[in-house]
Amino acid sequence: MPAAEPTVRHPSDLDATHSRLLEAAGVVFAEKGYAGATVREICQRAGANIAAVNYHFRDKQGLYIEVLRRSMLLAAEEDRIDVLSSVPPEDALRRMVSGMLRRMNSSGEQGAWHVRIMAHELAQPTAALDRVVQEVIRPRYEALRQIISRIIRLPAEHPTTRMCAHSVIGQVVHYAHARPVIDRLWPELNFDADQIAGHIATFTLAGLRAVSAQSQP
Amino acid sequence: MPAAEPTVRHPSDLDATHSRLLEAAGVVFAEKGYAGATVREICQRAGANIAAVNYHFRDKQGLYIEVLRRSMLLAAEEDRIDVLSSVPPEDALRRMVSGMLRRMNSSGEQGAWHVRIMAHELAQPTAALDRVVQEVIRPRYEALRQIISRIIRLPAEHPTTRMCAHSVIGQVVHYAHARPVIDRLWPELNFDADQIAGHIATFTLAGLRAVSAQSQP
DNA sequence: GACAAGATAAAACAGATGTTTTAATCTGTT
DNA sequence: AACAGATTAAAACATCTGTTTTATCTTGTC
Repeated sequence: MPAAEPTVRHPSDLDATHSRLLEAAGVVFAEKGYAGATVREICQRAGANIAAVNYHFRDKQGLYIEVLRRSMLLAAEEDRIDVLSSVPPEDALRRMVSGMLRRMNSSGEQGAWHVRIMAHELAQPTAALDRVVQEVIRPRYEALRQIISRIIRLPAEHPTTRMCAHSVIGQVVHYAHARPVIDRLWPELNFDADQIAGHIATFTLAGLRAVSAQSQP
Repeated sequence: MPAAEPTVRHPSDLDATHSRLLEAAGVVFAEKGYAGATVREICQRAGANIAAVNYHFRDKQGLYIEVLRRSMLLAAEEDRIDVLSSVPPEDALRRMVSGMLRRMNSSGEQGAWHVRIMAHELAQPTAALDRVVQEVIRPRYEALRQIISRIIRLPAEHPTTRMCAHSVIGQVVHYAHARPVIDRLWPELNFDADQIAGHIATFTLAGLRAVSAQSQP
């Protein structure tokens, strides 16, 4: 009789079928997307039987949701959001840009797999996107807006503040999302996170000053 | 005996099966991606028989490639690239940003469908991406770099120039690619292309001046 | 009207996919 | 050792997929 809900596992059985399935599913889902991925490929890559995905997770979608949930927790663990009122907002911004860029592009050989899954979610949102936005993206969005708010001296809810936040995020995520295009347009680029982060930071800080000056002359 | 290659059609039979298939395929591919889309749904939406896609286009992939080719031509028709050495580069940049933003987000109710197809291509590139990059993206990328080059007084091939171009493109396409997330983070946003374009332009011009000053003090 | 080529329609095909069933195996407990 | 529950394995299932086949219909031409 299969368990309706997978049992809580100890850290000892990290290579158990359950965990191997999650790991393999992350790779395959990131590469092929939800529709393109097949449970057979996932199971083969995990060295598990076809029925395993149905036994450990209800079905293919159950596995996908769990993969997404784990990738969220992973991303949330990797960085601590610190608005840190003590440190100058310019430095906080620099640190945040650098962290985002490094996290999105370093781990793994061609972009972190949770970023690639996110790209699929953006192309064709599933029900899981709501949770991802609420639990991992929104807190960071609000933290960024607070930092920017202190720099340009406008409320965090002001449309200008929001557009500035989008300008920052857009610059950063572009290197992750548009990677296939960038690789074709600029093959010589050997990704240097520090260099790019530096560019985005000075570019952005100047932009913020200009927007601030325009809004309150 | 089916024609190996579809016959050249007059503008009169615009509602012929051939055209209706292309139109329906554009919508479905944009929504579901290549793997997620089914020829049955496309044919049903086009009011055509299942065998039609095989008769008019070799197979599913043939239809997809043709859809992509048309969307490229469409996008290429909509804007004329003018580096226009006569007009000040700042104005050229403003015009380019505004054009990109409008083109990506206005036509259609929730983002142009060729942008959504592009999102799928970025998430899971197919062989067709190479052509799209070469024929429609690269020319615009180079034009943008030339404009920026004149503003920051650095060669168009300089890494700094390229990163600046990425900063501009990143800001613009973010409003198209991350739309599902933005809608959830900022539901009150009623997309005003002019306002956003204005913000990106002033933000960017300030950033460019800062980068320029830093590179040649 | 007759003919031929183009276009559509209905049905069937082979293969793949997610899922289920049934039996075998492992693991810890008494 | 024996039992019970958890886990794996193999096979089969029903469905959906892209594609092909075959026949029917339309259209323009002589």
